[in-house]
Amino acid sequence: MSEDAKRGDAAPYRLHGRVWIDGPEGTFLGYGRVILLERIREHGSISAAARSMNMSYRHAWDLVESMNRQAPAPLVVSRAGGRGGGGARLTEAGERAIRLFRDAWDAYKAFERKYSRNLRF
Amino acid sequence: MSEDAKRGDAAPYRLHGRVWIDGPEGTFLGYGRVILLERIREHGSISAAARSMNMSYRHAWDLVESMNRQAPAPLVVSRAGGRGGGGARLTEAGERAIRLFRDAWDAYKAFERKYSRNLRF
DNA sequence: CACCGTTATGCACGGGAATATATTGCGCTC
DNA sequence: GAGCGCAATATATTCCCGTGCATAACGGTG
Repeated sequence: MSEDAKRGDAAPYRLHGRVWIDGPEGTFLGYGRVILLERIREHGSISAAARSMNMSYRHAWDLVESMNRQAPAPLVVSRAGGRGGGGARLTEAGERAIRLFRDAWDAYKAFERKYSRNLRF
Repeated sequence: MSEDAKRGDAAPYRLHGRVWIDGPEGTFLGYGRVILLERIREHGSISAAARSMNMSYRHAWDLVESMNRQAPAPLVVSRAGGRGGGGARLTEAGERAIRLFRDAWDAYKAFERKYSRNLRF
């Protein structure tokens, strides 16, 4: 394809970015962390959530630990043993954390789209 | 006055992010890349620019190469040999690239500050 | 024409992050 | 009380990115 033939393509340059919500230790909430929270809510365990998104259990557990430490109240509570081996569930604070980040994410995406629209080099 | 304000603490949670301008191959301009362009303009060579920001020449060269490939016209032109061994200088397209990213960066930062201001968990 | 510092390029090495693997404890169920 | 699946934790391995090093070409200058 020639350079000229690209005229009908999407804008050659666009703005792209990532946002996080920082807490006392650094990153508190990010896109991946929030997906993880939603998967925990959906699957009822950290390990099933991690599997569902091709993430190692170790990494998922570290992330949950990091979020719980930084929040005023745990976002995820877990129990080992019992029916099904145990599990984890999202708390009300966890639900609020998801909304907090989703809102920020949506606001950022709106900014990104708006800015990309009139980006000319 | 709130308890937090009395203690002089910063807001516990704040929005934080990074932005890039993507081109045909992926990342075209980013914060580090633009600093590099400015240092090239300032020092007149890729190697001096790299040294000034503690970046390996190899990496700096790769970044310049990536930017030049993706831009309609080279942002940096260089010559080997001659007085001082050679050098590199910023083109007019390079100047425009700096402004393009700085503008996007400033707009993002404004968004970030505004959003962080009413971020409550 | 030898010297110098830079551009240009390949490749090996190292550090940090994520992944993979291994082990133990837990508590409900059968 | 044996078995199951998950939490929790330690250790080893892999992967990626940037660095570091080595080399060659270049072209003004003394």
